Amino acid sequence: MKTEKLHRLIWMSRPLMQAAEACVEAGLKGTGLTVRMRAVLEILHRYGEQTVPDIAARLEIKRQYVQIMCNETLASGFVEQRANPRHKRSPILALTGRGLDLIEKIISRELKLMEEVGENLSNEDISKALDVVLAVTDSLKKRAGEKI
Amino acid sequence: MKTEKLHRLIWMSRPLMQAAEACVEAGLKGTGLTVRMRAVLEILHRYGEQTVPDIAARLEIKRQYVQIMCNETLASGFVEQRANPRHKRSPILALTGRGLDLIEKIISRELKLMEEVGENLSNEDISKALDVVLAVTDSLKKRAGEKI
DNA sequence: TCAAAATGACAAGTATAATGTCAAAATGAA
DNA sequence: TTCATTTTGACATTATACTTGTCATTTTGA
Repeated sequence: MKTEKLHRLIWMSRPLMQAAEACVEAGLKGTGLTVRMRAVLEILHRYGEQTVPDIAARLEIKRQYVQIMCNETLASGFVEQRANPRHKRSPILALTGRGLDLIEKIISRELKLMEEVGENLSNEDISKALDVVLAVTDSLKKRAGEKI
Repeated sequence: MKTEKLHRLIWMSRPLMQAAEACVEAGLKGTGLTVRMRAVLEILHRYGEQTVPDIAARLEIKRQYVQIMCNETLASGFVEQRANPRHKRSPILALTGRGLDLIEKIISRELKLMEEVGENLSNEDISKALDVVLAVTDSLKKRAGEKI
């Protein structure tokens, strides 16, 4: 029974993710941003200006794809290149004024959504759920790594 | 703070899903099955023999793609077609003996993994976590639907 | 100094779908 | 029974979100 619930919890990750992504996508309508452009803006907002390989490391996806995401984002004008004193070939990406305004608006809208979603849930329950999910993810990661 | 934890919980869905899928994939090595073929076998095992459109409805993905999945699975010999008295054009798919053996072996292996992963977690915690995740998913689904 | 690593750019491939269309078959209402 | 509608399999196209591989340049670090 414990096992069965754990199984259900784990496989709820897909519908949960899909629902969350649908919400993000819905919140992007009219902004001119795509989901992946938003991801770039969010990283720059949360962790500060940085290079493409830095962003790739944060997102844990290959730099070649992040390069594409970042090039698109650059083209949008919400992000700009700045000279990188540490590496001539790898400019630093930074939010422009418009980019900062936009991502802050988007994030605050998303946080408001979080508040609404959490309305009927206690802090304690959310906290416990997060702990469980973290532990399960960690455990699965280890076991997948072993087997492959 | 509650909001922030909820945010983290929601976005753990991606790494959780990826870790779970990696485990499933690792467990399929040497069986000749792909992840999507396994999905077909699992549905047939859990809900019994049924047609392609039925499977598509269960998986909540378009029948055209499920058709491809099923055709692959048919080619593998783990599933076979049976005449459908209710619809001449739409045969019923059923597990073959080999298919049944294989999916049962895979499921039992995966359940054992569930037990290991749940070792250090209480029934109650898992139960609560599942409730929270179900509630959050439901809430997000509603809100995404409204906005789009 | 020089081999190794990092980076941007580009090409190709893979997995997981959605969408559109067609023809044959099945269904259901008049 | 008929006939419009729906269902189904098959096939084609497109999209998204990646990975992998390669190349030339640049940077680094021993």
